[in-house]
Amino acid sequence: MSARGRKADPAVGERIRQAAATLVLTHGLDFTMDDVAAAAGVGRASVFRRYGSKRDMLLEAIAGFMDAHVAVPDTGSLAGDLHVVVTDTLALWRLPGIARLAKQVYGEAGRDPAVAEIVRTGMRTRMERSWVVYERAIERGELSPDADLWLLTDLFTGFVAYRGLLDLPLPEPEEVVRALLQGFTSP
Amino acid sequence: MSARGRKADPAVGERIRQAAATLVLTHGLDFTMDDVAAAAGVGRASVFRRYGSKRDMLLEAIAGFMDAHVAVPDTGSLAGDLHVVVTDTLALWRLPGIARLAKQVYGEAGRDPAVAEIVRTGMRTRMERSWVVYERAIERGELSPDADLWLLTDLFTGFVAYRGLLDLPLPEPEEVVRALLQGFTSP
DNA sequence: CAGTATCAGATACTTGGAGTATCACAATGT
DNA sequence: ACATTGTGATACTCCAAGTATCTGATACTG
Repeated sequence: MSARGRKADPAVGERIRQAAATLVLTHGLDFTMDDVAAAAGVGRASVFRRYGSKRDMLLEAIAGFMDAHVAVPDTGSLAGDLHVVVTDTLALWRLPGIARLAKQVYGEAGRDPAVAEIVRTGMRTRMERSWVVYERAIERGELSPDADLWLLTDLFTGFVAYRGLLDLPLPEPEEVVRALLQGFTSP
Repeated sequence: MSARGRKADPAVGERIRQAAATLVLTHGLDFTMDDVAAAAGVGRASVFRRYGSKRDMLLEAIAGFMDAHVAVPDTGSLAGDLHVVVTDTLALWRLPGIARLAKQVYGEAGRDPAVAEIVRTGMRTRMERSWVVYERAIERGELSPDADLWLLTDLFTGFVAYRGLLDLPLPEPEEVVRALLQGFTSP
């Protein structure tokens, strides 16, 4: 029951992965499996040997993209830290390649539960990496210990995703931070 | 140059529209044009005579769905009014049919700029219908006259869309209203 | 080494749905 | 009467995903 026969060439797999990632970035999801094989300089059959379907391939590619950097600032105040996080996120969405990718992925999440699952856990993981920001804020007394941190982060994330998805203009970071921290009622 | 020949049967067009709307609600976008013709009890050719493509048909159907009711409460306080709006929206998303539809539509918006345009203007129109709520709040001094109302509404709308799209649990209305009005900083 | 299982690449096939073309027939204008 | 256009039915083209098969390459097993 050991592995007989020719071994799968790791280089082939790697080139397919690269090609898939590149194509997703440049063409969204609108490319054929022949495109992938051609871009990877590989036989079409080899692609389907790694991935049972185009969807499987996309799932892996998308999951790969969820592993980007997350800022974990420490400016000394919640407002300052939040400003950094917000600024970073807005900057990401202003990059055309990222914006297109994000739109496509959120789009796919709307119709494919598996994609939704990937995005959901991916975003949760990303957010938890910057969790320390809020813990420090709680220690400083800027946030209530029983504040709903998921609500805080999702309000912001959802807002940006919504505006980005619909091609609505993104605001300045200061405005967002103020809204999140002070709310809208006149002081 | 006058209209010769047989006239287009308005009943046929109407049945196609109905069938399309029903199918979108029950099956998202995953149905064939034959399904539409069958559901409408109509020839397949007649469907393509009205709509040059499935996409065109969907565009019209989606635009139709954007014309749903909007609550315009007048409880006497911004918190009260906002509570009604938030509760209504959350209730909509808790209906399985609406949630599926909304996910599909937001999803399609991510890949088809025409759909994004429809959703964008549709949502803007919906929101403007309840604008009076915020005007009253400004008159009462609950909102600053130069508050960014689009930021306020989009924070909420985007949040709900984000949670809905990713199948994350929706919170209680009270929590959302408090976050929007008071913000997250400890009093 | 011989045998054989498996991968790589190429190519042809199957399948499903969108969009097109054509038919006979019905309805409405000139 | 006749031309023109809608209607339903049917058959076709086109495209991309997925499947099947073939030849040759590679690596394990005895």
